[in-house]
Amino acid sequence: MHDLSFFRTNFERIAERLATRGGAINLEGFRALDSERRAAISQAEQLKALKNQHSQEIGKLKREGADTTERQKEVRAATEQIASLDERVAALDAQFQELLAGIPNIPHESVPLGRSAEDNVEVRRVGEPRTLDFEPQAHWDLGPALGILDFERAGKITGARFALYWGAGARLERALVNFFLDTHTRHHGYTEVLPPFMVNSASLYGTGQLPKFAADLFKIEASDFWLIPTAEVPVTNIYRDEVLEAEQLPIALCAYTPCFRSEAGSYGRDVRGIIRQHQFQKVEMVKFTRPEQSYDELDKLTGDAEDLLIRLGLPFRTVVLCTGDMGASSAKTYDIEVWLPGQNNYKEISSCSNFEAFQARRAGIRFRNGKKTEFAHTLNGSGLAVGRTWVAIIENYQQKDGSVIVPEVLRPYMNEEVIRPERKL
RNA sequence: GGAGAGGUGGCUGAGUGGUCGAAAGCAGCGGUUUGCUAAACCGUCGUAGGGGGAAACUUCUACCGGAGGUUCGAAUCCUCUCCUCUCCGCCA
Repeated sequence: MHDLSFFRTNFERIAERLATRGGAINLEGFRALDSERRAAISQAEQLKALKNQHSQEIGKLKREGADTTERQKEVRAATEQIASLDERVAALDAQFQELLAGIPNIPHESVPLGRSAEDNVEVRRVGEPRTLDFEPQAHWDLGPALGILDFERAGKITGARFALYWGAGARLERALVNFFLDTHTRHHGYTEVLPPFMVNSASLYGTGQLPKFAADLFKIEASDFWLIPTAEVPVTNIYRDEVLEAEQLPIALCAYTPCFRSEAGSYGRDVRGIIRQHQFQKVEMVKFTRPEQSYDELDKLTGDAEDLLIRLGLPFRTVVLCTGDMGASSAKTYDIEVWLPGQNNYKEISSCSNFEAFQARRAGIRFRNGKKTEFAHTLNGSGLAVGRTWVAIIENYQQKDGSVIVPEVLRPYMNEEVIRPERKL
């Protein structure tokens, strides 16, 4: 959500910047609708002022014992007129809000111009993919073979795009969660939170999933509760409609949650394995900062996600998304992509974004800056997607005999050095 | 699930139909005093939107959990709803 007056006064410049995102952005209608709306507001408010004035006079007259029947009739008539004007304002306002809500964030000046993922720019590459003297297997073969991953049973219990983890597979997932949270809280300065896994629609509106992306979400029937698609939603909304003190910032939080996504429209993509599931686990980092510090904090946050991969010994590269590939709310996004031998490619495992004040404005997250309150900047990033890290470990640490070496840093959490075939149950 | 109490500005908290955008206190901001700090004192101090103004500012409108309603007029009355607290029941 943009700041209205800023939008008005910087119209041309903003339109130019937004054009770099590609896609049709209806800015032509903006001005016409804006002035129409303002005229309607003005008209309604003039009438209201008159009405208020008359009501006050009636009060005065009544106390003096005068008869006010005529005047009351007049005001009553005005009330009807006001009601119809208000209706018109509301209709225009809704139209206006819809237009405004559909306008994406302005890309930061450092974001490369481009149309699609192909124009993203690699900023660094860390670690070398291991050279294997055998044909690497994909996790969807390795997992079931080891008896740690079960798609048939998950399909029976729930349906497609769900997984059942067994034995060491389940423990590996849990070990990763603990390793991530411990590293963030002990080494990266985050405070751990455990939020609700369901949120109301106001929260989803605050972070921008609603109203546009309802189709991507699961809703609980006969309620206003939705399953969270990411911890970003409950954690960012912790401070919704609050005023923070400047000294509190930056605030850095991390949270483990399952995430639920309908994956509508992704039919045929990543159908094999656990890369794209309706439910997956994730540790998310969320920051609230002052405007002038948000880009430093974005770099740190991205580094915190990368640090996990470094500690795990997983090769990755980091790309900065181009203007055409960024999410609508983001001003700048880094994607971290981990090497997957089974697919012979890098695959997104974390997405770290600075939303500047775009979410904060929607969610009313402010801080006191001297005399004034100002919108904070919000940031978030995966640290990391647990399921995809699980895949990366299984595939990168696989051995010729199908067993998987447990990375050093996970051994205290796993209590074993090698994952070998489980007894079939 | 049943019974009751309550939701007011950044915070605490008064206000039961008319001049209440809302007392008072705290915090904040500006100042006086002061060797420094603290205290004291004076002043100032809500948010959003519309109009006017280069600006300081000014004027109007809306907002006392949310949505409706009654009334010439609602923080105040009515209905629904959400949330918090207390007690009972149930439950991991």
